[in-house]
Amino acid sequence: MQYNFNEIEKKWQAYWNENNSYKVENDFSKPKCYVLDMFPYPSGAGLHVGHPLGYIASDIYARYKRLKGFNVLHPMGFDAFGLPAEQYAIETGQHPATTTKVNIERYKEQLGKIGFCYDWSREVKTSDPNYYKWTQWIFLQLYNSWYNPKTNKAEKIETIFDAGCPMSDVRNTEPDTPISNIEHRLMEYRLAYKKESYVNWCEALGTVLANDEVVNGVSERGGHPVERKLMSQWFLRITAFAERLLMSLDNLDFPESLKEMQRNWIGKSVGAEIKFDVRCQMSDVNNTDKTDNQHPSSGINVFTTRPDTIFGVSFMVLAPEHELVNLITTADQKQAIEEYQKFTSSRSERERLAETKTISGCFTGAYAIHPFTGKEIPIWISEYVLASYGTGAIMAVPCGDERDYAFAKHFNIEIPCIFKDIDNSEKACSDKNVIISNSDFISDLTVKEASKLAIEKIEEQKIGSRKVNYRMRDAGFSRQRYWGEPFPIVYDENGTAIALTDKELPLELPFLETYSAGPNGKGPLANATDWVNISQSIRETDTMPGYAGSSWYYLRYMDPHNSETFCDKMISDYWNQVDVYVGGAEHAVGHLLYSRMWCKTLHDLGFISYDEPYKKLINQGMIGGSSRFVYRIKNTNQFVSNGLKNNYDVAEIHVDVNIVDGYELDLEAFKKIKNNEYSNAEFILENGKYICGEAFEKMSKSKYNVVNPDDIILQYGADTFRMYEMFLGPLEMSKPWDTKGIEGVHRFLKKFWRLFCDEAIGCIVTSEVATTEELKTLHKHIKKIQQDIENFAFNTSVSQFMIITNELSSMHCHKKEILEQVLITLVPFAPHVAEELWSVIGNQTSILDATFPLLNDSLLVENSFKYPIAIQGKARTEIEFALDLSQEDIEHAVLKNEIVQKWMEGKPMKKFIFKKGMMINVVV
RNA sequence: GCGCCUGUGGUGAAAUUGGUAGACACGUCAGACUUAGGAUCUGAUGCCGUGAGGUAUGGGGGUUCGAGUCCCUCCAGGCGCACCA
Repeated sequence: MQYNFNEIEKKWQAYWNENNSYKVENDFSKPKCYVLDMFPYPSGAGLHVGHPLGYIASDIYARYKRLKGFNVLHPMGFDAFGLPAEQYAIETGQHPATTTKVNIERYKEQLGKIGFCYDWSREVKTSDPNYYKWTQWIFLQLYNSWYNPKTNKAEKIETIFDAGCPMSDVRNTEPDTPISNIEHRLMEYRLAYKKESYVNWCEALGTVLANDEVVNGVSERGGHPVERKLMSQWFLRITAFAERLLMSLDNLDFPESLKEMQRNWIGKSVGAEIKFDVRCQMSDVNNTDKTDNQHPSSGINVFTTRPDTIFGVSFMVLAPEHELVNLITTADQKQAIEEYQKFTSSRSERERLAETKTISGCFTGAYAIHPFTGKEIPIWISEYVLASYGTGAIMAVPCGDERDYAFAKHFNIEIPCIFKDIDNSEKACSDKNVIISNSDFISDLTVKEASKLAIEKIEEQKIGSRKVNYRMRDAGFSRQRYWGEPFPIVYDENGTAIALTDKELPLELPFLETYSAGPNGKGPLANATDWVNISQSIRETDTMPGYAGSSWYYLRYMDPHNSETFCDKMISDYWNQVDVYVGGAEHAVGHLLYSRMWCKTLHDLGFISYDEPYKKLINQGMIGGSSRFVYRIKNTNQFVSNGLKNNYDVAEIHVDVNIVDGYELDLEAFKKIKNNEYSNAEFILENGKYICGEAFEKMSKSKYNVVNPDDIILQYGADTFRMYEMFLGPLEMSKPWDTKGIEGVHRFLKKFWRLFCDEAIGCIVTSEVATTEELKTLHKHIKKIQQDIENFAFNTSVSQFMIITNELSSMHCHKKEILEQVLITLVPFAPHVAEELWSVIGNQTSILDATFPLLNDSLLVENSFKYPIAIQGKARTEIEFALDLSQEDIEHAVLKNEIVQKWMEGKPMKKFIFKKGMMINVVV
């Protein structure tokens, strides 16, 4: 009986399928555990060996919990809507519905081969109308809610009319207010709202993108240029939740780096908002047609984190787009200002980012009045002040801020010094450990004291107040694309948005053969006129972004077929929060923040009982590719081996890692690639071999470094594959894939197999009674595996399996009493071989329903310990003592020891350091 | 620039609370069994040294009887944010 993994794996995968072995019931009587993977979007490329890393880890944990008696929810589904799916369909000239279906099939086939314990009866697909019906429904909950700052909760929009709420006046004083006016005002409060504003428009993708989908001024997807465009768009009011999203991070078991990313993204800063009056120039400003809040004399609001530096202000800067710029600019500066505005608006986001060091700006001709000194402060505009942050205006303190300093130097503006004993002639001082000086009533105070006092004074004079500012912006929720959830919104003849009723859901995405952009920057749905135009109203033609469906999918798995509600409350109370969520760090500020916000909203509205979706989050590392290169001597057909390449002028060419054994190129295979492109290649070898160069890069087709798990599984089996991926190193660590080490894990599984089976004889497991020593070995193993799994330290648990296998082999232990227990501990890691051997030793039932062995700590108690003896901190020898021996007896014995005496060199002992079961140190 | 993380053999990496650094593997070397082996088994393997021994966790300093682990500082790499007032 040989370890025939291919046969075994096929057999048991079929068995598990037929017997619905992974079906999970909502059995409220059992303790639950919810183990979730971030579901993939089904790309056309299929899985490479990097993808399953996290899935294997969560599978191990889920199986372990099941063996421990938990009812484990471990589902899988597909994030099938969205830009990537649509882009792939366009690239391959197919319909996204088709490609999505095909790709999902392919994914499921590949996942199936690895032997995951998913309950496929709970599969969700975000593009399925039965699913997105509820995505639309939740959108409507967001639409019909507002954030009540008093209760600090999302509430039904109706409560906004209650006494004391922002729109209480509507009902009480203006009963006849036209509905469209009320609607218009409500849009300023709804958690999902439509608003005209500057958005990230990507021409190449033909859509608006959310801030987290724009990286370094280009689209995350495809790297296309992104420009700022004024458009009417749907947004999610995630900023309302900023403080809660920030505060509750502290209690979540997320990686520190990820929490830090979210904190940075939310970007809380505490300071003050201060109003500076503007000196009114009657000759330049026509006062009569200005409304109050635009009137320049109402002043300029600035946000600062350093109110203590208020006496250091020597100029002000507005963002070029600031709405007051045109009002305050004097006649003689008008032309210069307009030119500067034109210059800045012509520059793309990317250009602006690329030249952050260049100083540019323009004087408006206007002056603000310092609230305390009454001094006139020139008002400038400059790119370095962003319209989208704070108030879009700053009070510039050149002595305390590097950018203000550089700006002042460049334009020759005064740099007043307000820090005691600090020289500002060369640079600004942003250090907060300083004493303020030259600052009237806050002189001689620390930064902290001065800030406090300055704010008090500012509030007293009613020119500003303490203020918390967040960097995070509301999330763009409109996409001018086809492949997404349609908005359940129509517009009446006045253009007022009207929500569909629950009964009208799902609003199905119409099937469009072609799905090119619609007219006037609208999405493809605008072309489907029959669908858009309904009696007296028109439908919204934008669709929702990819993150809509993924923001709540963890809830649908709990109750996937419910047609009455998105998830029954009893059921979501039972499964509750996701106990362990495993996925990549790339979703840190997108998906994870959005789903946290949706969860809080659903909680506030009473639909679920918890306001954080994920209790614990694990970011698995990325498995990178290890690329291989050949070196072609330029303009020849000759390829030179890596060690000799410096002697020639060569071009580096990626070569498929699958035709390289370690570093040695398979010459014959090389000649055959790319339709025999290199069939007459000549090689300059070293030691008779062609050695390739290497580099670690992202795994991708274009770099020929993709390793397909199917190939590995064919050669070594899924169990080896699973254990090897875990053996590579700590789960969270990124590492390159290297097929070489897999032999070690494969050898281990074969050796493990031989504990049970002999090639000639068959099963060799005996019913002999285990010795104490064997039991000790077993329970040491159980303890280690249990600990490691609970700590997600799967690399060391694989080591432990190797250790116990080596130990049992050398003990020639083939006893069922021991092996059966070890076998159960192997189930999470190598379920196929475990199931096979379970039946080999005579079990009729599946090992999946076995019970994880109970640890018996009493077997592990040692009664003696080999004490390492150190003299002056250096270990010199070992002496074994009983653990219950007194320190005096041990001290006495140690000092009598020859080796100890030798190293003490006759010097008297100063100190004898002794702790039970640890190293003994003799100090002389 | 700011924030977070990581630096240990030829390689991937171990090392609960500070307590024998390098577990477990890969690779390499030597050997056994074999017609053969990319099967299996045994042994060796951080570095220097024949040896006793010395020395070693990115560099330097510190705390301690004792530091990979704690503190300070510098260096290198990775990730994230980036004109954020």
